[in-house]
Amino acid sequence: MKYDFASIEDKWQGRWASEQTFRTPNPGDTAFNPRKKKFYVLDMFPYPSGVGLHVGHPLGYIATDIVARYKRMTGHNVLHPMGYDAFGLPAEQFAVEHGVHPAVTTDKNMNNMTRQLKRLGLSYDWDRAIATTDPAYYKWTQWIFLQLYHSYAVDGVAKPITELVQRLNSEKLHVGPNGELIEAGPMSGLDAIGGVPPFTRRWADLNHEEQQAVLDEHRLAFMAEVDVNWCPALGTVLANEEVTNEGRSERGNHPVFKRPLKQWMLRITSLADRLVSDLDHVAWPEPVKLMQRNWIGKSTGAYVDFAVAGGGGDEGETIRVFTTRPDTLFGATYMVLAPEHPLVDSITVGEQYHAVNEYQKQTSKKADADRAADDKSKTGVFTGAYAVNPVNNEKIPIWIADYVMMGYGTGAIMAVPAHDERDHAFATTYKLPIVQVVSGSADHDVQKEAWTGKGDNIHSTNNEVSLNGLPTDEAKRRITDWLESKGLGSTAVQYKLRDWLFSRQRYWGEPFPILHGPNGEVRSIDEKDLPVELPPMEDFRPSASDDPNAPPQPPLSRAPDSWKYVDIDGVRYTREFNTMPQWAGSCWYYLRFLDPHNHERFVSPEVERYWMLSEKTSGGGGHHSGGVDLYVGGVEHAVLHLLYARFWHKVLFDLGHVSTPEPFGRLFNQGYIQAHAYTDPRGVYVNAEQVREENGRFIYEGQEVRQEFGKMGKSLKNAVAPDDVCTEYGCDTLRLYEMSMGPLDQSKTWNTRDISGSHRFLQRVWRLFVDEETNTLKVADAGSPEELNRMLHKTIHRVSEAMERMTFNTAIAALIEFNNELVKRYGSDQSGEKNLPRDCAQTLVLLLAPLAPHVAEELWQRLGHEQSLAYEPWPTFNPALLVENTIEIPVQVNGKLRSKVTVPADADDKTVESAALADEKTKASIGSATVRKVIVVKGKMVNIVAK
RNA sequence: GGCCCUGUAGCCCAACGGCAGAGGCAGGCGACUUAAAAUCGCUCCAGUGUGGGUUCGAAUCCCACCAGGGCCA
Repeated sequence: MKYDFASIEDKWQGRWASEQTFRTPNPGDTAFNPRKKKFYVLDMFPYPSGVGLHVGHPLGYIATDIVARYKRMTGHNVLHPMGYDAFGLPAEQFAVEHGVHPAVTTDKNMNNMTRQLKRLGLSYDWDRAIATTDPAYYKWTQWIFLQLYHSYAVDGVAKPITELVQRLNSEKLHVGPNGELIEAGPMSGLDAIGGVPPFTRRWADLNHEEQQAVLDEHRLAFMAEVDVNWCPALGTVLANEEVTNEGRSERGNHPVFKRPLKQWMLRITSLADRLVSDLDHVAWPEPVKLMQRNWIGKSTGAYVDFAVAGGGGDEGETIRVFTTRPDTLFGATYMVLAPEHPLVDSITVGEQYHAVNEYQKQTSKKADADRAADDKSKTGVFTGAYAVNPVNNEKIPIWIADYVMMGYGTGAIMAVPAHDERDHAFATTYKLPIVQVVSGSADHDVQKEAWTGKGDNIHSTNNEVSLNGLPTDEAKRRITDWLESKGLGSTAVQYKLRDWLFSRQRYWGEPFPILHGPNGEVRSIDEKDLPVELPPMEDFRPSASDDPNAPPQPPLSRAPDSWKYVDIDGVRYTREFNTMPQWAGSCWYYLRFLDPHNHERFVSPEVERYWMLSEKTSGGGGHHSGGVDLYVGGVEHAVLHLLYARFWHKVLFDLGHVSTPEPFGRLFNQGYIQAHAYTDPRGVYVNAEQVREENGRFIYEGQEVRQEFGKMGKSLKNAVAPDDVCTEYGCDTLRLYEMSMGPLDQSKTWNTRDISGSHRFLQRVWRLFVDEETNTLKVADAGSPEELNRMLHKTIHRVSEAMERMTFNTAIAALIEFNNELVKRYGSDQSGEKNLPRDCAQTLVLLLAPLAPHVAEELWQRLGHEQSLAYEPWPTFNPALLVENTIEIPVQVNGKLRSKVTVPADADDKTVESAALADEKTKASIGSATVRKVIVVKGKMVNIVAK
């Protein structure tokens, strides 16, 4: 019988399913073995696309499956689940375009994808499969939202909001004029004067609405009026990533407008500092950590208050700026406000009013990205007003310019053209003075170009403080201290990270567990009333409009009244009509996998502790913050998904719901599979499958096409479906081929032609074991010769090491090599004799099992085993067999290879040295030169330095 | 413009400061075959993108440049 991969793969996929081979018991289950170590290996949550998988998608899934199978064989309890991130715009858009309800299409897509994944023989515990669209799942997404809603942050740590109420009630805190919290106690002098300072109120003196307003100001989930990307044609707000540089929607190319809308926000900025510092404790690729740090964009600097002197507004007005370079304060020659800055209207003098107004209008049409671009020329308008530089009392003009944005810092800057490139460009355009206050290199002229590096301060002195001669870091400290002592400023930390816009005007997402009262008050749904289910709706489309000023009408606003209105104690509440963004469901799915059928909690604490807590979680330093042991996915999720999930996780951690500070202990980014693509003379992509190569030219339907190269996918028409490869070669071959293409973290090229190499290897293994004529096993119950035994142990060593390092390409090479040796010794035997040594045969099968599990199971069974090999112990090697008795050692003369000598493996340096010096070829190479030094690297080589 | 990753045989890739070659593809020759496919055996092929540096010794570490890919502006 030939290697019949189709029936073998069918048979074993059937057995794994019927015997529940990969069902993973939890702590508390009868089958659970608490003596085993745990290993949680996870793939990034896929979105079930309508077009199905191409061979690029399973690359990471195959890798994690190999790790999962290897870890089972090395005695771990392995958690390896899969599920679907099924809410979101693509599903909804697909549904709209096909006129089918998204629930129907996502269901269909999930079924198809499950079928495709099962066909690859992936050892998921399918009993744990989840979908974010299942009410039993999103019940807990809503529950976590309520945790955020009922929390606030103190010093970057989330706490229940009830604790805030307690502190306010017990008068440890008071409320400031703008709703801010003011610490009571000796420091504030509150008690000393026996009362509350002006503008500061006791909690008890506030009425109910005022109290709620104060709490809402501090909740981690809150509503705020913010500028959003409003796309009337799609009837929804869009994330920045969904808007093109031209200010149009990526889908459909509709115009997008900046518009203030009341939205749900999550206060991710309040945990920003820990989101940066805890990156030190996770084993992630450095580039990903860097991208997160850049995205959060922590910068340390100072606030400085500038008094307004003359202009349209009141005297005594101050403008607060944020600067990372307070050391350059003496060089501030003008000031710039963002055009949206609230003080612009009041300070602008009459004759400038029209110009300022025009400029504000123009700015509102620009995208932030455009405004921030360095290469664009700077524009701005003078307000006619002046400010006073607090360090030297000089009057400096106040301008507005679109390169300053309201969203960052305070929306106002002090401009130091001598030491900031953008200020320099602006100053040059408008002929504003450029004053150098930090010494640059000798030949540097700040009139021509800004000096942004460090240096010693110059021209920086007033009657009370001098920075002259101080290096930059010291100058920063000195001036900030002075500002603080004068009440003119303070040290400050700013983040580029903004709070997370968390609502969407769409149907296909999680409803908020929120009610709105008749007077605008917000009320959360009781936990016992969760989930708030999506109402079934015939017309789920967003309401589109051509009018940019039309109010947003989320689809849920058209839901039946029975869903829209809720009566509680005689009051009629209206449900929140927005839904959550797609990120919500993927923020915590890795926790639900731990305990997917739990109806009482989102995850049982005992189960969570077992799977998430790593041995070294509590050990100081290093890379062990616990969490998922191996998380594999594309680098495209480096920032958003991983940042959002870390934020949710930290809040759950602070509130005591999970036991680790980080969700993902180790992250691995797999590379992409790229493929050749072809364009016709018009530049249109043609179906790559039908392109033929003739004499170095590429022909499609008779005409020559151009070969290009890119990420595999629909748009380049170069996708290859895994189903086709499975049909032709089997999934064991596909798995082997994808893993032998190269290192997992690098991008590589798909080449259908190369698949046959992997397939031939499996055929050779098969023929080594099974006589194709008689269908009998060719294995002998005899030991292997010593030389072969050494190779066997070396192979175990090589494959084991490759498994640990996830360099599966080299594991496969080692197995091919070993198999080639076995074929050479025993394969060509035509007599049908049984002579393949059993230990070699069994070990080869076990080593191959994680990579090509179906053929391995089949051969294991033919070797006489009744049980699946999934939990067989991984082969071990004898280190003594890895070293040879005698070894050949290369001899270098002055670093160049000249000869080789054979010595006993355990020879000491002296022996090796004299053997090398005695060698004829070595002598000839040295010639008449004097030997100065001999370097012996034990077991590796000899280098003779001669002159 | 800044940062990150990658450049090894015709192609995909090994080599963790110590003999440049593990494996695969393609090519060539041969065996088997009426023939072909499949299979088996043998075989050809580079001095590591370029230029410096560190070192007894560099594909490997450092610097600059070039090319390709990515992230951020």
